[in-house]
Amino acid sequence: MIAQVSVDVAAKQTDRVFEYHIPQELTDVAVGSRVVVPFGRRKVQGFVVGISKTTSYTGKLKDLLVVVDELPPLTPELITLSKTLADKIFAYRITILQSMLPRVMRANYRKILVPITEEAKKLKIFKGEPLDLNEVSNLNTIIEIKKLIKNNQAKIEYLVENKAKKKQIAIYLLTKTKAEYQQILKGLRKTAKKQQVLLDNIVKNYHEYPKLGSKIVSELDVSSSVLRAAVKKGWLVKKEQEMYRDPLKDFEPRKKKIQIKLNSEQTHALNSIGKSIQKREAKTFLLEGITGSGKTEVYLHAISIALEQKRNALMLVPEISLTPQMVKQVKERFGDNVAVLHSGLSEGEKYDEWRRIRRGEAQVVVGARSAIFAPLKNIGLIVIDEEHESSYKQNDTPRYHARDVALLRSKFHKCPVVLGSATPSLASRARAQKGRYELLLLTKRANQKALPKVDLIDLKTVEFAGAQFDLSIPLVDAIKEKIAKKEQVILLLNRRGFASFMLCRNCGFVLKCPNCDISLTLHKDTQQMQCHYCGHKEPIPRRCPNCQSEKIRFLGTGTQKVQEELENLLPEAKILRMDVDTTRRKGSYKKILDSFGDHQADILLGTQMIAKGLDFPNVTLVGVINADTALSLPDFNSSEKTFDLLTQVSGRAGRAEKTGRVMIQTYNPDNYAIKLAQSQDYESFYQKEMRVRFQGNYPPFFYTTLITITSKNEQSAAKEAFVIKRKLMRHLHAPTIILGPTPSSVAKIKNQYYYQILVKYKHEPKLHDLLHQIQDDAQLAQKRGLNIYIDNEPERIM
DNA sequence: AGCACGCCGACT
DNA sequence: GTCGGCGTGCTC
Repeated sequence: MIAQVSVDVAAKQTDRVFEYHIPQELTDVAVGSRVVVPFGRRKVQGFVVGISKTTSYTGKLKDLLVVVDELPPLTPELITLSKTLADKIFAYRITILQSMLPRVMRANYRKILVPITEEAKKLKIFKGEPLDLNEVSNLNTIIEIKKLIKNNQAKIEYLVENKAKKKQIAIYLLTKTKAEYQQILKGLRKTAKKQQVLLDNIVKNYHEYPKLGSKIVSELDVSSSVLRAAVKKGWLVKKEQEMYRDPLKDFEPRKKKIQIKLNSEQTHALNSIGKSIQKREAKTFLLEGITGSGKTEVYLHAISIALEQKRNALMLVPEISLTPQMVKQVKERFGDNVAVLHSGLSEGEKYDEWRRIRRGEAQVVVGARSAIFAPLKNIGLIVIDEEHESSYKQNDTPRYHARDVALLRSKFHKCPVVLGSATPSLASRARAQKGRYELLLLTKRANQKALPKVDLIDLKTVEFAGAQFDLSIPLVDAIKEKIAKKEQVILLLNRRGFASFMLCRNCGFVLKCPNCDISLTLHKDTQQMQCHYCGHKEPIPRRCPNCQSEKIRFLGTGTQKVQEELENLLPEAKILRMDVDTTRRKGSYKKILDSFGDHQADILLGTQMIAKGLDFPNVTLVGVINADTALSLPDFNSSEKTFDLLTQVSGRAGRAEKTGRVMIQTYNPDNYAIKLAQSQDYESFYQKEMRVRFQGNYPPFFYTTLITITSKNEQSAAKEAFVIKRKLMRHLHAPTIILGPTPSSVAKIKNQYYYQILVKYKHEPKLHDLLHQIQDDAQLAQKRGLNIYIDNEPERIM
């Protein structure tokens, strides 16, 4: 038998199958197996994407070397999906196969030098072990190695290693009868106090064994050496048992059957989805419901229906660690049947959760973007919550959109997809309008609460509190009032750091990152100027680096500065700041939210990570410090992003009995995105924005593809971009629009210059092949230091 | 992507 | 005559 293998070499020339003979002893290999194969002189990991009896290859086939896992990690469905998706998004198939699995399953490659002769084994460089060639840099050693190889005294070996470690726990089993242990206890030396404790416990609690090693150690206060001694003497037997790391052990699943009654709208939505599950339809629903209308409750009921049908359910949420509350709800409803996958877990935890899914031990999977590849079988329902979120699109290769993958999987499993949002993406909403998706509306707030009152504060005319121009008097007064009433406040500012740039008032110099075309941000906590693109850091200047003048100012505002201002203006208030800088450590996110939930602070000040999904009943005021930051971006969807963000963050106010209030500070109070966010009028926004998109020839009226060309040399990037543009122009015709090439809005990042071309088209059958050609050429261009990226339906085109 | 092969100039 | 620089081509 012959295996078709996709090898772990991400390059255009190797982006195809290589065939291998399956040796007799590896008959357990199947489509989806992870294997190690000889590839040229090396060994590489690969995935079996097909098995056949014959081959058209005329050369001699090599044998598969190893089948890595007992159970093939990928299902045939996912293998097929990898091919479809690779073609669609211009990625290598192997890149997609790799991203379907937890990172720890990626191979580790090593090259070692193994001594052959006895004489060589004694050499200093080996120290009794093979030499790791990746760690050799010394010139003399390299010369010595070459000599050894030439004289046949040593050889190079290629290793493929598995990084994944299964967590093992030790269990201790008894070997004797109770009476025998009593005998041993009697004969024990008087000084062996701890052994006595252990034996005592065995005799008294005989039935409690076998027992966890860690439990024995903690309960009896003995050290592990006592256990080791006991094993040595034959009293106990140690057994290693594989254990799953449980990321949710902190949650106590109540598993109470809290059947929340659905209102008529919810019931109608649920019935439609339920019918579709039962009829096994690959149908897409757009569940559009205002904040607080109980979308989650509909999801959970729908998942129950899928489970009743003995089918499984997949639910995506935007970067799950952001919504621990959501995970908790699902976990409470479905208990141990739930597996979670998101970036907040350690690599090991992710691997364990993934294995539970693969083995069929979880019926419900909740996760962020990459969870769309969960190896779940027999899917009866896919839910994508907050479907408009841009985080569902991966920003680097493979540039897939989880929504597109969901639609592919739904076709395979013949199950419905539910896209839920208060502010659907224009693309999805337009499809619903056309009838390609079924629109389900939830217009009533489930708790019958009125929507919060939203005020716009015009920063052009308002007076500011304090010396800085960040916090207006009305906003500060409102905060004071809420704090006096022991209520809580959430403040949103979409910029971290203290001041976003340094300006010299003498010569106009702005301090920029040496590697990127962006100004450096002042960070007060670390006392450094930082680049938010590449992480470059340098000391805060005292004089202008250009003209040595001392008249330098730090302008623009960030979360750190606003925190300082708040501390000055409201010395009695306790403030928690939440941004990338304060949440870098694992678990710090949850810690901040928990302490805010316990009312250990009055104000939660943060970047957009606080806008989503948080549910704090005591929050009655939400303040947006500057609504214009996103609007000023030169992107076709910046209005949509602004509207979404403002609507989302407004929804954080007044979640329980207390009525909420929202205050939005802006320099553009007449902008339609901001005005319509104030009235929380999605429908009008949709109509208005569709007209804008129509006039600008933007999605959803046009499809878009973005080609980005980068190089360390600005001229060669620009030149290559023009070559590509000419190529496109030769083959594509109106109404297709080719924009650019233009330098990106941040023209240089990490010393790479960025040029881009945007193709907008309605129907362009040649484009797909043309882009694949461009991708082929990119392989050659790479040798000249050029990188070319193709992004199908980009989320950002700056 | 690696790795080898092969061609060419530079050095023992 | 041998070493090592880089361009070219292949990997079942």
